Amino acid sequence: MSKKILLIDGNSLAFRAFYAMYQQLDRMVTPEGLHTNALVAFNNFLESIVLPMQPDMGLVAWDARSGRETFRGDLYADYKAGRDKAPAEFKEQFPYLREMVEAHGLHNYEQMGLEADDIIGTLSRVGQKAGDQVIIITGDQDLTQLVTDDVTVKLTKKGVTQVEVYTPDFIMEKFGITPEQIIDKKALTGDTSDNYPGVTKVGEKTALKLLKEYHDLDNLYAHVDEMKPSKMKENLINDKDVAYRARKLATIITDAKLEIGLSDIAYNGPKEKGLVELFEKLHFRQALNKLRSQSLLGDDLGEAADASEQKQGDFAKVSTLTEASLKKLVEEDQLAFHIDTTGENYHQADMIAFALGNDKVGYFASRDFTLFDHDDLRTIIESDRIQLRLFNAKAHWVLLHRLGLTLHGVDFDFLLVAYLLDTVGNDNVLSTLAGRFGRYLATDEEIYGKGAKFAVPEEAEVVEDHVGHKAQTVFDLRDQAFSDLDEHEQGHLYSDIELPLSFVLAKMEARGFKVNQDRLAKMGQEMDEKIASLKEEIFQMAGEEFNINSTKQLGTLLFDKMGLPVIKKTKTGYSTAVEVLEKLAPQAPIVEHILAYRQLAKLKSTYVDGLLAVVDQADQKVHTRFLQTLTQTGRLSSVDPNLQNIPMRTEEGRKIRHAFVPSKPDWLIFGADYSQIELRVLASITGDPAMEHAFVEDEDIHAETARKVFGLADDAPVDADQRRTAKAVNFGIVYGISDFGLSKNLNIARKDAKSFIETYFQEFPKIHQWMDAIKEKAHKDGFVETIEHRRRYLPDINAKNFNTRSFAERTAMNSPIQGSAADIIKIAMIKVDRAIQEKGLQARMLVQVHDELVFECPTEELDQLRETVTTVMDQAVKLAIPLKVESHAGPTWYEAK
DNA sequence: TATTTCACG
DNA sequence: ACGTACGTGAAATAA
Repeated sequence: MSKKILLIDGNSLAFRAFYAMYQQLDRMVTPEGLHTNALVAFNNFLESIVLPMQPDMGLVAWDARSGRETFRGDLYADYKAGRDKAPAEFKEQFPYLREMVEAHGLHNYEQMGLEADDIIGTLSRVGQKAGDQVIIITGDQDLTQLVTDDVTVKLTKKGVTQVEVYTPDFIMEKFGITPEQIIDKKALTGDTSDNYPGVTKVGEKTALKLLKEYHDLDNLYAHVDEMKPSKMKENLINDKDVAYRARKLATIITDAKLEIGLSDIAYNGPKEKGLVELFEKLHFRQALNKLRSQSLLGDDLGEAADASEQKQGDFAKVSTLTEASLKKLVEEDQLAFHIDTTGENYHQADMIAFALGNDKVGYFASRDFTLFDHDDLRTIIESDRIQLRLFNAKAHWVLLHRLGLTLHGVDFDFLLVAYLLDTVGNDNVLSTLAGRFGRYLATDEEIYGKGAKFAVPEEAEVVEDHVGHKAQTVFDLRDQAFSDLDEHEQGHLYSDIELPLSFVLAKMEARGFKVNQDRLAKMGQEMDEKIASLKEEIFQMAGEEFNINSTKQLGTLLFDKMGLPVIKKTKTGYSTAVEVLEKLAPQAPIVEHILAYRQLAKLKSTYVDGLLAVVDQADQKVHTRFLQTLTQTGRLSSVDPNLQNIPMRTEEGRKIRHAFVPSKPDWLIFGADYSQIELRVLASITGDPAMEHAFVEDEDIHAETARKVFGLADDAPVDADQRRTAKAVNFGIVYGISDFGLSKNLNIARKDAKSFIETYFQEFPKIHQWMDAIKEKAHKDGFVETIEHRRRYLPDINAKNFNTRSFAERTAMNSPIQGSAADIIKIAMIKVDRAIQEKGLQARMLVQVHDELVFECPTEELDQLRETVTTVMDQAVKLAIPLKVESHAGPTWYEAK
């Protein structure tokens, strides 16, 4: 029988692992002083990529010493020279990497005179001859030359947990060549990372063109004389030796004499004892917890248990759903349910398959969505009697709505719970989040592929197993997740805020916001005319044509050719951001034009073209998705399109809002927003008497702050500049003040900013105390909380690096404020939604923009809606400070603000 | 894919 | 001495 052989390029992956977590280098140090970033990433890689693969053989190949001791070093003295020497922080992790490989049940191998590539090349051919299936995992594209029908190369992209799968077809599609030609491509281009050259001036594009025409290097040189004269032809002729040397360097050995064979590298799964020992030594707390929870899940197999057996035990057999099985399922009172779709945008994605079941009757799946016409299935979805467990209730509500059903009886939304437990590292993917609880599930990418490669597998069984296992995972994780939630005192936040909110949001999304496309298109035309004339003027003034959208070309013009002073740099060159251009404007008239061009280009591309592209032609509406489990603070975010950043601050941009209109004639748009909600939250949670007083008396808070920091009398007039400064200070306080930030914002000296802050803290002492206290709490507990126990962990709070740590401290101050404000408007949304239903209003909530709610309603309902919404928002929560709501209405969103 | 810029709160 | 204001998403360019 054909076996699965896994060959891993240890060096390239370890390197990738080190740099994948390079930013966390500082944070990942054991008490003994050992850095562990590469080890953590490598462990993730082994768990997420290797473990689910369950190969029959597994080997990790390492380079023996340096490249110079291999034949390639003899062939070309500079081979791999100039490579950054591995930092000490990396080298110290090497011995443990090998131990980790062993503990995971894989074999290490290296051999003098060979590189890891050659070991892999040789073994892949051995496996191929034996009729086995070979999978190579590496970060080095060179290895793709080994690809055949039986040999697949998985190349890590971005970090170590995402891979691109190279098959002969894929290579043909991507480069238009065969795997064998990869070597000749390298021969022509050389390799900068291994520091050997190819033919002068030949890069990837040229090389591929040449190979398409001449197929290989030998044939190319056989016909080089027939090429028509060109610089390239000369280069090819001159560099012939270089090319052939490069080809030798790039060719991986496939017939090396190895001291091992396939029989020596059998894989029998991880060794629990070895893993525990290693993880304890490295202080991997999470990994240890994961191991322990797995041991509990496994059938008490004890120390002899290996992961493969446990894995099998984890998942039930998934059966194809039938009417008979539905009959049994509908009698249950607890069921997990899951639908897989072809894309993230559940408003339009196709539904692939669905599954349901529980631990008693088992798990069932189907690709036949006509089953949703069946009464039993409708009952399961729509009845309150059956408590459902899902991953992402909001998405499922919308999908089921598309099928003509209304989701009811949701008890457990694993996505919401996982997000509330810990916002950090949440990618909204079931397999990842399940991993936190020690449950390992195939990823969607493994089943469906991704990008252009996305395809639903032909075999029904593969798909049904996948969705069935998802349902099972969600079913199994409920109790553990809920008990964690209780420990965090987050039961109320989940049951009374986030879960009910998800259905309010689902309805808002499904409803959509009507867009006047003609109006938008007309605005676009006018903008295009202005853009064209601005462009012409700019070219005239510059004396040349260039791409104004290119910061690089613009920088060259302004700073190199025109010699304007460089105010700020980015990591790649000159900054041309607004703040910089505004400073340059008095010196060069062209800059004003560029600013105007930029503004218009932005409006046109993002808000005219961008918006028109996502209007659903069936109903002339945009259907955003509010991401409820993304932000670190508890706010929502909005995508496809983002309705939370429609222009407002400039009149030209604000006109875009004219295109957002009610969905019915004689209806209005109505907007209600909280005034100063974050400062009110701050006053409330710090209990500062001065600030409290200002809000209770409904004073102008920025003017009041100005009187305090400028030492004016209680009723003294405040000039515009003083108010502006005070406003900036208030903003700074909410953001977690720093003198540097304030000085930059106000364009004043840092020491002046510092003295503003000192005065502020003297005048508002309770705020000062709270800021100190919250930072201390963060240092002690590692997290901060909002008024509703929303939690944000701050992994950097004890970092050695000043900047990293300071960032975490500002976050500790800002998150409870921003997050509590988010809590409040979420509560208000649920209550408003209920009030509208109870009063039988036709009005509909459409959008939330952090401190603002937007509705549409019949004209005659406006007064009642205004009364209802403002009262409910006012009274959403009980604070020591009154909340204040302002509202506006009109025929479009433009007037409703 | 990463970086820069800019739209919002 | 260090070099950040907090939280987002989309588009364009460069690589």
